[in-house]
Amino acid sequence: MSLTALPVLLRVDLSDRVHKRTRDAHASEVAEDYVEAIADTVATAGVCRSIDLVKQFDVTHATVNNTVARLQRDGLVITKPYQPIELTHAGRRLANASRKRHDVVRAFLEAIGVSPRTAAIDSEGIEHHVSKETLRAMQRILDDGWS
Amino acid sequence: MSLTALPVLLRVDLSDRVHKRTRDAHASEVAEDYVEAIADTVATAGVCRSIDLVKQFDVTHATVNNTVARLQRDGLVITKPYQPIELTHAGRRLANASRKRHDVVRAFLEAIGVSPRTAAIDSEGIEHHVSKETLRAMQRILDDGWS
DNA sequence: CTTGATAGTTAGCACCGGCTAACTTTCTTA
DNA sequence: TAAGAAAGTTAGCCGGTGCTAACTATCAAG
Repeated sequence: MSLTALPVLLRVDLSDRVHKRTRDAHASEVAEDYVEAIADTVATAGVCRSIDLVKQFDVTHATVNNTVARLQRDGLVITKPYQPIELTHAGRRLANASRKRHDVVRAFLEAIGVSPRTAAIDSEGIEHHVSKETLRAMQRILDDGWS
Repeated sequence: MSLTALPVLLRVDLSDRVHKRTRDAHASEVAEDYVEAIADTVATAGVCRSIDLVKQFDVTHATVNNTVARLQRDGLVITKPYQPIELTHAGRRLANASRKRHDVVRAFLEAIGVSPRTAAIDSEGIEHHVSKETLRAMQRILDDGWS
């Protein structure tokens, strides 16, 4: 475990309460997945409703409700009963950063010969653990080739 | 989330109960980290005791106790009160596979220019999400270069 | 306008993986 | 060998992320 397990984007925020590591790490990954999905849905469908997340994550309404409530508590989304889910500034920032990392990782995996399907699957899990440095290394290779 | 989040080595075992995904996925990652650490400790120190895991993961004795109890319940380790922790066959298999993936991922990250320190950190998080196909792609590049 | 389907909420449960506190066992060493 | 330190256990707590079941709200059709 160690700091290792913390999704990179949130490491700084959590650095002052080093314990509760895994719990927080896992929570952060879920948060990143959710804001990313919310941003995507808003981009493609105009708004994001619970049902969209139910479908994307294949969990129940109740679970989405719980999770979204936590996101709201943590200042990442705003939502009122029976209303669409909107991202806050912080939520949008997190979503953009996650999306970017996700895209770089997926493109990189494809660049090293992984099939698009597998690249899509693996990149979802991997993205949460890629540091700035590793992301730069991947980006460099995407830009410049293996030179 | 989706199947994506499942550590690759255990995906098959879980495929018949597709729900409880994230919970199981997270549990599996912890299991992999523990059996890997146990195997390492046995290799270097002869036996593995709780205290070794306490130090490696920086958690309390109580937490190690709980986790090891789950590993025993799941058939990965055997341990009796006040006795060292031993891996079962299944535990050893999982540890070996995890170790191998971990090593390939770390070596690969270094090969693309990531510093050893960062490669060590990132590979710990990433390894759980690397499929056979992606692992092969990394291995191929380690063997053959970028050709 | 009512009715039924779809969407959302709430309450209550379970498991995981953290923790502290209090205890017991084992080891070391004076 | 007795005492103190180190290691291990147990009980009980919390939060996160799942679930089901039962309820309420909203929306589309007829």
